[in-house]
Amino acid sequence: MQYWLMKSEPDEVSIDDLAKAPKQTVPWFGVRNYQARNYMRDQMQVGDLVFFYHSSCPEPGIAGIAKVSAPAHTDDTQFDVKSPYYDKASKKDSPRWACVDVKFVQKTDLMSLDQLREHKALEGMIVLKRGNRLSITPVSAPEWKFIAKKLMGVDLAA
DNA sequence: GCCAACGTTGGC
DNA sequence: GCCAACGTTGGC
Repeated sequence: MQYWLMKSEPDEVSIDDLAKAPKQTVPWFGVRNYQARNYMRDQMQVGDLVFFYHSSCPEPGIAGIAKVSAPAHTDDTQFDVKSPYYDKASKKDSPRWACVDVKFVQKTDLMSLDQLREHKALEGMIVLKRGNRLSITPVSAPEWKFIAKKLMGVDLAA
């Protein structure tokens, strides 16, 4: 069981879109970076928990929680000529790109990038590192617990 | 829309 | 296998 942070552009798939999706589940299509693909293909397991992060938007930050609901499988968009994720170099008999399925768990108050940066406990987070562009990054158990506690709200903890 | 950072491509 | 050029990411 591991923890992850997955970036999505809310214009494409937001936490609300995930909540409204059939079975509240979407395939995490469109990853075209080998390291991120390898995380999905080699390390992610069903049941792993995910911070759903909104990127490239007015308020970047963690917007909710999801979980991995299916192991890595072929990303169909690589063969779709009309998709922005089409990859003409990918062969049907040896697909280059894979993705897991992700299922909605809950929406949370946004924990913004600025807020994430405020906490010493989170300074090691990969997503906060200068120049980081990886769309999928592992989250340590202490980081997960720290953030989850904030997201669940001070009121509930009191 | 800018641009720093960094991954990928392709010529050699 | 080096590395310059190019393309993409993503915060601002």
